[in-house]
Amino acid sequence: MRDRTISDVARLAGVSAMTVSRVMNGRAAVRAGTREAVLKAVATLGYTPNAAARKLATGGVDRIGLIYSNPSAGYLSEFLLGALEGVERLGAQLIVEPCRDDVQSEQAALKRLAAGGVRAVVLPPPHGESLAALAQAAELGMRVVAVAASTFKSDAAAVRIDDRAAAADIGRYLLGLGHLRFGFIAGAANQTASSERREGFLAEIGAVADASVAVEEGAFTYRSGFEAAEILFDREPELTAVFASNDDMAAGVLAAAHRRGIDVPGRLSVVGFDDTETARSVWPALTTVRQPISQMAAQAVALLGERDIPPVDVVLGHELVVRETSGPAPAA
Amino acid sequence: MRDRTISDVARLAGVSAMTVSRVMNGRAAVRAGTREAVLKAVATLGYTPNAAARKLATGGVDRIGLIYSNPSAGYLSEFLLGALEGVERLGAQLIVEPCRDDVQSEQAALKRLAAGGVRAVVLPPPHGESLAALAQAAELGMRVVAVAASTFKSDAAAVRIDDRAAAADIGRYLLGLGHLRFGFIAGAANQTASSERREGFLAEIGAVADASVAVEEGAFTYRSGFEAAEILFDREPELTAVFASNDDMAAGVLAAAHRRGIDVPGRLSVVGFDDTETARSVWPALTTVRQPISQMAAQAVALLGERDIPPVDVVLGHELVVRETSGPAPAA
DNA sequence: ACCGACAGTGTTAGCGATAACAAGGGGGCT
DNA sequence: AGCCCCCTTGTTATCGCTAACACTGTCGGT
Repeated sequence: MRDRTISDVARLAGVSAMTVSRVMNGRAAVRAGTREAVLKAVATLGYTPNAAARKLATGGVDRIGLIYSNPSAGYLSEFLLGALEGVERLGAQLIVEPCRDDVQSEQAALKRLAAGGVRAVVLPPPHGESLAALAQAAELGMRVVAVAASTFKSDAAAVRIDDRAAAADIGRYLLGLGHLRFGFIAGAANQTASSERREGFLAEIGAVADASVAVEEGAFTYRSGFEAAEILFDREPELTAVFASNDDMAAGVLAAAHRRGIDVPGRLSVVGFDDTETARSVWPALTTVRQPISQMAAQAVALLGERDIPPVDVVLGHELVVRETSGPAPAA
Repeated sequence: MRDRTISDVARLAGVSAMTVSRVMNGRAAVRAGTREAVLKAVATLGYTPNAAARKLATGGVDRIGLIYSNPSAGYLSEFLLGALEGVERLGAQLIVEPCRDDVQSEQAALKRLAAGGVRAVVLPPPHGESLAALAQAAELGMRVVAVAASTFKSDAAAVRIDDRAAAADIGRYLLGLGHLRFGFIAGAANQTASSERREGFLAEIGAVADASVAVEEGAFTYRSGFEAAEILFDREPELTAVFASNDDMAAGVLAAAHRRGIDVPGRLSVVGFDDTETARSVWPALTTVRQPISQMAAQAVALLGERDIPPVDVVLGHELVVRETSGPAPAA
């Protein structure tokens, strides 16, 4: 069965192609009866608009670029899924360019994209906060939307969640479970999200007189979480709860706890952040904060699709996901 | 800077648009001098062909579908990356449809794709081995290429690696390190790759008189690996090496070993399979077999791009990646 | 010399959709 | 009743590219 075209539908519905187009896009007035006839014809023929033709006619955005460097395991796939969905809706094309997390590599990736005719890029973390990348993109005449980056530092459009509030939610949740001795593992220093999470968590805990937090620096990797946990366990044996700034690090904490025979969540509660695949696959499953990664990516792409990108700062909602690694503080 | 069109180039090069088209596609004869002039004009203007227009004109493949269900964390992103690359090269569009790992959900996903005008699908594991999915796709008039599925069961085109040989490689490698007491954790029963890996490994070890293998069933998840390892450790304290049929399960084995204070690789060697992100992020980093996941996906998509898909069985190469979880057998 | 063959190039006509404008038809208003 | 206007719908002209065919000239063979 060949693909049906708009004229096939028009013929069957007894209207012009233009009317069908209007019905499909819903932006102009069409009499209810006509609309129904068209929709019926569409259903009958199983018509799907040809994205290529539509894009050609509207002259919309063409290719949308995406550079990425070593994100945590689950992050990328969710991000890609969202980006793909957005791109699909736009009838555009997604071009993915790998790179490393350093300025040179970032710049090279952007140049490669530009050479490929890409003039709109979505920047997942940590690239959305690289001033160098932002500048380079501007120079190449590329429109940009950053994901999970704050707009404080630049005027680029950004899509993110309220990291500070989310971290505070976790603090509140753990306090509610009776915990008082906390460990906190910070994320990579080059990302605002790291400091936001730190501040949100510390502020929440700090408000309680007899609570305390031991802080270790991490780098958003499993390994850094593991190592930070080892240090924390040595230094502060009193800990009853650890909040790691992302799931991968939380998984590392879990491994370190296992290694020492520390029962989770009996003796220690562990909380992650992101709700990536890792959070679900690890055992016990992680309590974490759900960040709508794919939705954020889709949003970012949708913004790139607009002719002129307003310098917006889109903040999406987050959600505490309680699984198996958190429980009441052990009786002292 | 607006996009340059083929006519801009033609004008600058002093030829017709058609000639530029011929140069760009390289499939018809063009005098060397003319070609150079065109290429120079292309370079000067930074011209990139408009994929939409090209696709519209050639009427090539349109949308390529991809259904997926809960693959291991790192697998999906690599797969997507490869698929994206393939799709991009084809000038087609990738439509991703999530589903669960059961027949009904699979069928529903295929139907949704079909309704969206998709008539070519790539089936990552485990869907490539679902006879029901294959039949359904055929009924919907969709062309199919399965990835990591054997062609034994169906006549669908497939792209895979030689799982048996790869597993045998691991066996040989571990034997070479002096190991004799092995643990093997099998993958999900509904995938040929599982039995292939099992057979390859067991055959290799079985050929050595004084070697033995204890087998546990797993399901390709972190948790199943963890649980299988616990059982193995209880039942066979003599083990010096465990081969888990994928990286996620190997990570579970690592966690179980940590928990019991078993030193890896000092007292126990652990080997995974796939070389996903997990293998690199876990600590210690996993020795595993590199499976060119993204290349396989790209291949599969490329096959879908051809008018008639030959019922081929493409076998790509694999590679043993030695990292930190494997070492010589401890002195008895 | 004349012819056919063929390499190179240009011309024309869409691919499927939408933008922009034109056209028809029914009110509501004076 | 006559006019204007708006609501719906149709027409036409592209969007950027390539297939198919038409055309030009050059070459070798007879």
